Amino acid sequence: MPVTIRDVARHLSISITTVSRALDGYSDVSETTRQRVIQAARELGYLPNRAARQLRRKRTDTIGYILPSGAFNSSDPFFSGFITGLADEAAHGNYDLLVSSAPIGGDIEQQIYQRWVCEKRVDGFVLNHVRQNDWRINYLTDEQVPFSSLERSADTHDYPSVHVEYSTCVSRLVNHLVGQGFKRIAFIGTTDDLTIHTDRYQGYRLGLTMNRLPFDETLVIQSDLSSTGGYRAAKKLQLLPKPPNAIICVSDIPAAGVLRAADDAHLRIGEDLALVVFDGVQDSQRLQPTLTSVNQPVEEIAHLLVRMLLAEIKGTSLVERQAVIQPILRFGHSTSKGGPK
Amino acid sequence: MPVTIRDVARHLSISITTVSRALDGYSDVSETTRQRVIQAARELGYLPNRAARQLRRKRTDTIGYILPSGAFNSSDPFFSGFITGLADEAAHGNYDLLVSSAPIGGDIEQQIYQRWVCEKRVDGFVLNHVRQNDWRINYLTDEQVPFSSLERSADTHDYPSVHVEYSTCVSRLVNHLVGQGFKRIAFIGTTDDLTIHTDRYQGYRLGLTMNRLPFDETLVIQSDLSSTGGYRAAKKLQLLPKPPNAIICVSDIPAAGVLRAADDAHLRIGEDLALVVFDGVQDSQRLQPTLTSVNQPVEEIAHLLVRMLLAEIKGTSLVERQAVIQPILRFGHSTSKGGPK
DNA sequence: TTGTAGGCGTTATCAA
DNA sequence: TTGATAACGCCTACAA
Repeated sequence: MPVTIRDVARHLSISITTVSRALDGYSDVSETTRQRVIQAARELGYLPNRAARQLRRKRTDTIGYILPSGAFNSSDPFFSGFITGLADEAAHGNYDLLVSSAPIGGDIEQQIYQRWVCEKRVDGFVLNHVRQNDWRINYLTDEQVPFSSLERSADTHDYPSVHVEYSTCVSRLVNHLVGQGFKRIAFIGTTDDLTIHTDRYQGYRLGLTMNRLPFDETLVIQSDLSSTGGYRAAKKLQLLPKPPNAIICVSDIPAAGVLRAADDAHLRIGEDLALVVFDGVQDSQRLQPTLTSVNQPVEEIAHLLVRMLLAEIKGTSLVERQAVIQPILRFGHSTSKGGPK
Repeated sequence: MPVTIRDVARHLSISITTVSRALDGYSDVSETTRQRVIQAARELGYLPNRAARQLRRKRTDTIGYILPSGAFNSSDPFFSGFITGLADEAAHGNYDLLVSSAPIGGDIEQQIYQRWVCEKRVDGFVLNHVRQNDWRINYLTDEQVPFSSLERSADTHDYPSVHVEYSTCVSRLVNHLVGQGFKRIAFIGTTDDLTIHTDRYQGYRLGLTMNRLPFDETLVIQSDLSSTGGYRAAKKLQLLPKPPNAIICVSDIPAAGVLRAADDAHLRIGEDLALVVFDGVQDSQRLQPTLTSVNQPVEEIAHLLVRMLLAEIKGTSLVERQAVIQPILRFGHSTSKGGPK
């Protein structure tokens, strides 16, 4: 039998009004009464029924996040970190996190958003994987449901968002490579034209320009995300009249292929060939040779998104609604001459 | 301004009772009325307010899952797949998933469980990472809150659980190795004595016995989960008077070290040395050489746990409350003679 | 087949 | 400083 506010009131022979206000920290209740109420509530194990509270207060103290559930994601470690971050920061602000999953951009996704909005299931949403002309942006804006998003779509709405600035970071990395004597730098990307890839590629171009290095389009290869794809790309690069001595690779699985190709050609990583990867499936620092990598601070991003969303929900005015986060640059042996293999 | 059941009733000049029952599929409402109600509800975009419904029905149609948030997990792809699976199957049963995260076994974890129970926030829980003598088992049993769990603790309570049977699978794998001519098989494990590791190790021992192979304790090494750990372990094995020609390795990161050590010694993988890994950080099928691996069907496990939990919540009697799932054995080039390197 | 009315557990308004 | 009372939106006896 669940314990309600009535039980606490009866237990102390006072009214439920007083109990409610004592626990909510109102000032118009005497300190002695408050203590007795708090004490009794603890003894009886009373916590306000969430549904009743939601109904009365007209808010849920819950935020929603819908996982993109394309097959390729299901083992992407990004999401474990991301959800952990969302849940932690939400809990920190006394919010709960409601999670569902749906294929990107399909009907089901739309239904879930609409259901949660119409049912008043959540107070706001965190979005990621925003598409160009994303209907969610328009829908939530129209319905006046607060949200924050990782990366932006090509719209003019004004909403809080977090942007990971790969470009600067990658261009700095190019500086580093050049400083280590690696001046012929290749870029292995993917066929995706997500903003995130564009950004990385821009950083590459920017870095070349800043170092007055010529741009050579034969050094840019689009590969798939497999190890074989990386292997093939690396082989192709090796066959060039002037092969590169550094490779920036989109992820660590193709990088495994690059390593294999380097091995075939008896190239020493970090000596004859430098290698850089973007945040991939595994922790590149636990591999030998450790790979220099550019990582998103996933949990920090999630924290920030939640903080922005909560501010939005509470109507707190934010000075900065477009936050920019720098990726983390981790230097490993793969770009430093004189390091271990 | 949210649309409520009253708006729909007013719109059609009928009572809210009729609206409620028409939408809930009661039989005592005329078909014409029902159609009109459904039509009007769609037009107005009406969906029942979730809080009100929860309050009245005394259930939430929500299940809870608390992520273990030790630092080492945050990038573990197990959890993305697991949560996706939970969310999908919950949605399939018209349930939502509430997620929080807490360090394993701490006060915060306890508070969240208690809060969700006392607040009547969820109808039940999915547990994983159960410890021996896990307080959650006793607490939830006492409070009569339904739950299902991945793996069991050493208790005698009767609750639905899923067990992944590594032992049989690993022993079959040993058969396979022997069939391919790899008869001197080493086992690189970790220092963890989780049930899951015990299980794998048991399978190894069982496989040896079944194939009348002698057990040699110098072939069993406890390593950490880094690539260097795997490298060291492999080196140590190579220095034995009779080194192994097959290695079963706890995860794929140390396996990268094993590959490196094999390379140093000019051993060809799949020819001179067979290699098997357990589900690790990345998809071993996307690497070259593809590694033979033993994987948990993570999403399937999650689906099953949710189905079991929902049956428990609804009081549907389950025939099988202790489900057993077989891991997935994927054969790659690393255990087959004559394959590509 | 439909409508009336009470109550789920809280919070908020108002009066004492 | 406290207490009675009216919602919040929905479901469901029970009555018509």
